[in-house]
Amino acid sequence: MNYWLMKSEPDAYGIEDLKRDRTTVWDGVRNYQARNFLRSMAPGDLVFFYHSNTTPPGIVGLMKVAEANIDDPTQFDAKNKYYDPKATKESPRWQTVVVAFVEIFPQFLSLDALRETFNPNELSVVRQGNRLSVMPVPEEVAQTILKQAKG
DNA sequence: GCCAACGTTGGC
DNA sequence: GCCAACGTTGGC
Repeated sequence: MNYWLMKSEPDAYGIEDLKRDRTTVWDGVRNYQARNFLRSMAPGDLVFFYHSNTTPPGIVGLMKVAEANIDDPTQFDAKNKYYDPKATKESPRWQTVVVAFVEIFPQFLSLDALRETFNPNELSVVRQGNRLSVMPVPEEVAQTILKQAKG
């Protein structure tokens, strides 16, 4: 079982939306490094939900991989903003996961707080200028986050 | 709203 | 294959 962190802007899709929906397809990732991390996820993996582009940004909750390695349906939809004309059903380019809501943490962990605890090598979301939206979280780091987030 | 970081595109 | 131009992310 592995730990991950994924970003979303709460204005687009936040943890409250996932709580309401219970599960969602994590669609729209169009970065190869992020996609490769998505491809290596397995059912049962735990994913920290990070709110980006908000004040303040930080980790708000936890989700779990329910289904791994599915084709992102938005790549086939010509009306979708994530449509990829180079992708076909026979040779899709973008895979993702279905995630399930687990919890909203009692303690919000702001980016500032994360920076106080971790260096960029431990948790790359604290690296300045980091734009990757999907990243692995080492086991020890994940345990520390869970401890702090649960108060 | 600004701008640093950085991935992608396209001319050569 | 290089790299300038461009577009996007995301913190501030």
